[in-house]
Amino acid sequence: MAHADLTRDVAHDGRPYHHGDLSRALVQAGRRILEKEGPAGLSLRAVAREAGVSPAAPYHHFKDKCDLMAAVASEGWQELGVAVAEARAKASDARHGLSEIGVAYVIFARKNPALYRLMYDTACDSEDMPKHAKEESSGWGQVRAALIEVGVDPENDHELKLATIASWCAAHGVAEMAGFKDFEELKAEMGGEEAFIRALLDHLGIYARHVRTRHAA
Amino acid sequence: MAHADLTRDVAHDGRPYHHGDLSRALVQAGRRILEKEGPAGLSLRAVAREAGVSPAAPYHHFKDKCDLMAAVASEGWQELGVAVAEARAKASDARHGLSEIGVAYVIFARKNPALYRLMYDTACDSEDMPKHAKEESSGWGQVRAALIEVGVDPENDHELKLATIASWCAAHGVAEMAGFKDFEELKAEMGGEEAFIRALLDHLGIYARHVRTRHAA
DNA sequence: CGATCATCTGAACGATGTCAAGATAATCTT
DNA sequence: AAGATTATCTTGACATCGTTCAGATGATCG
Repeated sequence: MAHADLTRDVAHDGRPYHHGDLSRALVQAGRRILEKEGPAGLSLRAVAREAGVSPAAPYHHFKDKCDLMAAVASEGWQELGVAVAEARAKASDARHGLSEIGVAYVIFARKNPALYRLMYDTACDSEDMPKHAKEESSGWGQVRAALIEVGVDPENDHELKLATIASWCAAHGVAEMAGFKDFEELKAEMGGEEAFIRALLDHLGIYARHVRTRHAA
Repeated sequence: MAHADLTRDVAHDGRPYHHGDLSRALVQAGRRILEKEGPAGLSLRAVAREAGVSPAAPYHHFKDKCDLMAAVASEGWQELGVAVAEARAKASDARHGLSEIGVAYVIFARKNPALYRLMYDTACDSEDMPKHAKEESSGWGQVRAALIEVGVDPENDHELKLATIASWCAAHGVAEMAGFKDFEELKAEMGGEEAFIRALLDHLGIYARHVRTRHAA
């Protein structure tokens, strides 16, 4: 049974209860449903059903439906964080590191569209950036570090902050836009979605330079 | 009564029925609720209540809840279109026209956050860009025209399309990111949200140039 | 072993999206 | 102008949802 497996590796701080570790099981069930049924099918009751417990059981681990969703989202932000870190580590130089972060971000969002949407919705509802996104180890810190490596003055906090936010805006924008079917043809022409994504992220820089150059002339 | 008013100005193609023009009334009620209660309070029944009809009445005008929401969203896209057009018209030269489009887009989204969210969600659900966004008169067409004015080769469809999409990504990213409370302090330092928005949109170009310049050196 | 406490179940409440059947009023036909 | 037709709205019902509360169940600790 799944019980045993779960009870096993959860010796973290003394919580091998009834079910084993329901809170973790619920979060996993949530992700499973999210992948299979999309955001529409993600109800508290469905999650409880999938985890094999009564509809009221989750309330002993999460105060709300939103609270559960936030937990699922949080897991998502953590995974995004490692995906980004891996991509940066693989890059050959600083400049590529920065752009690989963007690509990894967008690809993660595109591979888990429902999860990414949930992640963002949760962040918006709390009117705060997701806390996992702000930790040094994940997205925010990675971008910050990459920007410094690439030449942004670490002393100029104003500038550094703006550059980080702007990078994030670009990645988020591309992440949500890249899914539209209208672009399928264009993607095919370019040899796949990743090329499309790279071109867009790149363009978000180039195009403005183009404009400025022309204006300066 | 509101009935009479509505029945009056709806002589467009012969539909002064029972209520007057319920479909329009429902869409307006939807927007009112959206502003007042946020997206959470936007239920079919609440909309019907606000419009003064039974919960089943909307089904004679919209096949679904989603269908009604799509109608509300559609109205939003149209308004965004005129806001963008006005901004472009006011700009002194082509380059400013392009950036004013971006600013107008983001400001609209920030002034109607719930509506903008609904607009985007509806678009994502249909897996297609909203049709109103694609029409020549609105967002897409405006950006396209502005890009051509600014120097992008209209013959190079590939490039033009990419540039348009990229602009859109930037605007969307900034629109959704600018609302986080984490940035409040930074906004204040910069003298308000609009300055913050302008800086971000601008940065989305500058920063990449910065990187490229450094790399080329 | 018994008490205590966290955990889960069962049943219930109000609200929601949706549908079918019937009432009502506008439109069309003759 | 009267009857038939069609579109519009209401009523009532159903399944599902989020949430709560009283009680059952099992673990933990004395």
